[in-house]
Amino acid sequence: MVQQTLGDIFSGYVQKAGAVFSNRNILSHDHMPEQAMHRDEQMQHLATILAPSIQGARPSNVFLYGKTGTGKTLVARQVTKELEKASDRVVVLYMNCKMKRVADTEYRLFAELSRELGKTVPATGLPTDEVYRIFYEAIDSRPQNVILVLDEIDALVRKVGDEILYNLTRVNTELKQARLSMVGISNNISFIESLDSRVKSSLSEEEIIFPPYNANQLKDILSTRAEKAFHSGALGGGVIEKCAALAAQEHGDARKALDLLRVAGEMAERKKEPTVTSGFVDAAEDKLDLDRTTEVVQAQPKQSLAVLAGILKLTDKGEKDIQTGDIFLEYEKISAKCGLKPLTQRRVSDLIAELDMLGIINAKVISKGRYGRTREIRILLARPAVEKIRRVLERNYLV
DNA sequence: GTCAATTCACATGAAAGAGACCACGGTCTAGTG
DNA sequence: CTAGACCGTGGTCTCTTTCATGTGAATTGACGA
Repeated sequence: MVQQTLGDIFSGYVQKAGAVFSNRNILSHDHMPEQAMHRDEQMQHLATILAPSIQGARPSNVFLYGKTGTGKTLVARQVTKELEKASDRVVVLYMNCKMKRVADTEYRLFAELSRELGKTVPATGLPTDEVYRIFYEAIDSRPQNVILVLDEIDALVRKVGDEILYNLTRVNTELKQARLSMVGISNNISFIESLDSRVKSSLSEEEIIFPPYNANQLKDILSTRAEKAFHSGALGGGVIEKCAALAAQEHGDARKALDLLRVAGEMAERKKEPTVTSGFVDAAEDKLDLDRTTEVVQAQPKQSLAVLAGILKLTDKGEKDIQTGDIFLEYEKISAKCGLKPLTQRRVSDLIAELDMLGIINAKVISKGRYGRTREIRILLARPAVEKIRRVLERNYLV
């Protein structure tokens, strides 16, 4: 009986899946198209910089920057892939530093890199310099040019500090037969300025800037992908234009444009509509916002949620100018009620700062003169998002 | 009225501790021939 | 004799506490016009 219905659902889904999409994966983040559109200049630039590695010379370190979804990763991956094909002396290590549990610490980064080079390294337990040595030997085991691509390099520096980059830039002086060069990718332009000057000069021997896509370019990109992803005629008029325009408003983020298009398609499919209309794009935009916040909130540890619950409670009371101290008092009550070990104010202050970073709340440091210095905290989100958060908190018995 | 000193309520930094996790090597134990 | 269980040691990682220092404008109080 149940199996029957489940079967129906699935088979219905299989049929429906063909209704709008012909290949949904084309629109996903990890899909790498063969051609990066409107990025020829950057590709050529990067290729010329890295080309000497084919002849065994060490290419300059390069720093790529531009906002999210401007094709940095795509260009870097494509160029390095071709490079690897062109010469067997070139080895490319790609590392996304934002991936949790991969590059949180110096140890993990080197362990992961060594693994990529075919060494086995335990997840913990070894002294850090031991891992460093393993990595070093792995590189120097044969004459080769190792190109290390560090994506989201700012995340790495934030967690580990810039000493690691300094060490990496200096590796060459100790290598006997191999060469190491780095490609740093960051979407934070001011990041490079915050680095130690020694690191700064050696890391950004060359720089390539990725300007945001404009609405027309986004439209091209979307059209090309949509052609393969959707059935012909499944997209209503103006849908692509709308996605492109919305994403262009948000610093020309191609990733966002693709998300919009994909989600709009999914929604149409679920509603069993044969065509995606621009109304679905609006709905998709709302949904993307909402999904992001709930996802972020859900991933928070319980203590952080308790702090958030305190903020929510004070907001419900209609209090304006909520301060760190108020939240701490409220938090203490909540944690006592839930049998949570209360943290110190120092820690709570950090948790508040983290919630601010995540964009869930807005915490501005203000000085109230004689009445001290504190954070003024507000909830940023629209009503539906707040309700979703409340549900997450309820599930954790915090409301 | 002007101006420097004071003061508040935290923010922010640095260092260090606790507890969890993991690898590794040594020792013990049970099973096998 | 050997494989596997078990334990202690030494290392990292994350979260947290403790202690110390910093901060910026309202307020205060001295001073001079």
